[in-house]
Amino acid sequence: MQNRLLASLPADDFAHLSPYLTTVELERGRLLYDPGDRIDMAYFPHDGVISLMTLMESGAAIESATIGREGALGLHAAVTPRQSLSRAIVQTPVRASRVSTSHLHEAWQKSARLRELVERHGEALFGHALQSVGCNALHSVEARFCRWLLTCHDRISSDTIALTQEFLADMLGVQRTTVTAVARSLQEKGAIRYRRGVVDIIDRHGLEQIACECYAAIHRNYARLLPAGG
Amino acid sequence: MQNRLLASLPADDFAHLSPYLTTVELERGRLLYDPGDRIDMAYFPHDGVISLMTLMESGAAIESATIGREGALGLHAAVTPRQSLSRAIVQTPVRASRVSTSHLHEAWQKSARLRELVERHGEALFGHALQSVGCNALHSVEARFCRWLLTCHDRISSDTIALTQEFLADMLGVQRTTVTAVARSLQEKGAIRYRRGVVDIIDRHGLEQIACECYAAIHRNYARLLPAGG
DNA sequence: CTGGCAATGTCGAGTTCTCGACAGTCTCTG
DNA sequence: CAGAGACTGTCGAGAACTCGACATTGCCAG
Repeated sequence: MQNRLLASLPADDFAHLSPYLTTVELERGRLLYDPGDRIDMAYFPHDGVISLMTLMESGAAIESATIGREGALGLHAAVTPRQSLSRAIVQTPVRASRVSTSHLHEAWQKSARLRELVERHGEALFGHALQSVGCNALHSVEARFCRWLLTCHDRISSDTIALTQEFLADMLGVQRTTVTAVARSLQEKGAIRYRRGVVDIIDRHGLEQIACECYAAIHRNYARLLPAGG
Repeated sequence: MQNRLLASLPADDFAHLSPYLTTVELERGRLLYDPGDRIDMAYFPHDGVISLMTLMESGAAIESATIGREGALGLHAAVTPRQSLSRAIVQTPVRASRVSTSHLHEAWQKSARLRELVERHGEALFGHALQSVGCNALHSVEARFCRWLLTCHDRISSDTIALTQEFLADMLGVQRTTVTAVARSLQEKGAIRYRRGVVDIIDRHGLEQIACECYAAIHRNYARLLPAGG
């Protein structure tokens, strides 16, 4: 059980949920929700990253928050039925525990601890989105690139991240050519190494230097609101 | 009672809150919360606009959502004590009903209708922030300028908005010189007229044409989740 | 009614990113 | 093992915005 939220639940509270949890493996690129979709399942990732993306009419999409083992997708639907506001897409292969929102709702009614967790998680996710607003408006592509890598690195158990520049360009809301330029610059600085569809984190500390404050800010916010985990 | 949330509460539910409501007038520029501040009061605006701004270490700030008569500031603190995640600042003079979060919490415990309202409002505000993420990353300053004016226009009872270009530059996260250029362009198109510290909305429909889809998207989201009001 | 301040106008060099195009290279599949 | 498709490298013109500087104008207080 690597998901921080599930791991933090006392046994009694967890028991309300555990009979209905199923473990699923989600391949990269898998679309979980689109805006307007009814949220019928919640996912607690143990490993990997799910991106929340804001969709524009033009078809452009941009990442507004991410979900990994520190959180859950669709958790707020525990309170009341919900439509998704954004696109939720699997970014790096995810192993997750899944539960239907109806079962989740039942557990939510029974467990005060779970209710508190839902609250805090919602707040942390909101904070994540708020920080993204500022970051996208004010910070350079290079800084955002580094922030993205760090956030991803935190949520998988490897220094190697599988992703294409094209994909990353979408996440960051910029042209692929810009990503190419930034990636090379970072490689020259020795912070990463990359090849076709793969990025290796070489110098995590270096990335932290280049990344904007937003990485730390989001991190602090999660730490304040949610179980730290190990 | 022009605040949509309060107006939508049935008399019984409203009665849990009304003894503790105080009407306040908030002057422009008034700082209500900074990040980390304990939220001890909730504000239900009847008129005017409050901005939520994400603060960066550099001192730069950028608007991530706005609150007017369709919503409330600090409403989520009804559930449990909260720290503010952003700066909340009065953008145009506000008349609001204010209540302490402790009294709000008591009403929240008693009224299912209020609990639902808090939920829905949180969701709408989250949607607002998500849309802002994309808008700041992908859309032109001119489109965002128009969106801002329209959002503001919806929430006050006048075609005249008091604001300086400097202030607006902060909201949009761009240089003042850029705002000056855009303002003149819009004036030449006949959409607005402006003078020292004042913008008049001349052609609202024209502004809607220039504004990005984000205006409509946020509007739809509020309409779906919250009482429409008249 | 005047001095001071706040707000706006304007300029220009510089940077970042866009947008389209095309060539090269890796990898998977049949 | 060959072909197709996906991914990356590179180029260049142009647009958008930054950043600093300074001039001008409106407005308010004394």
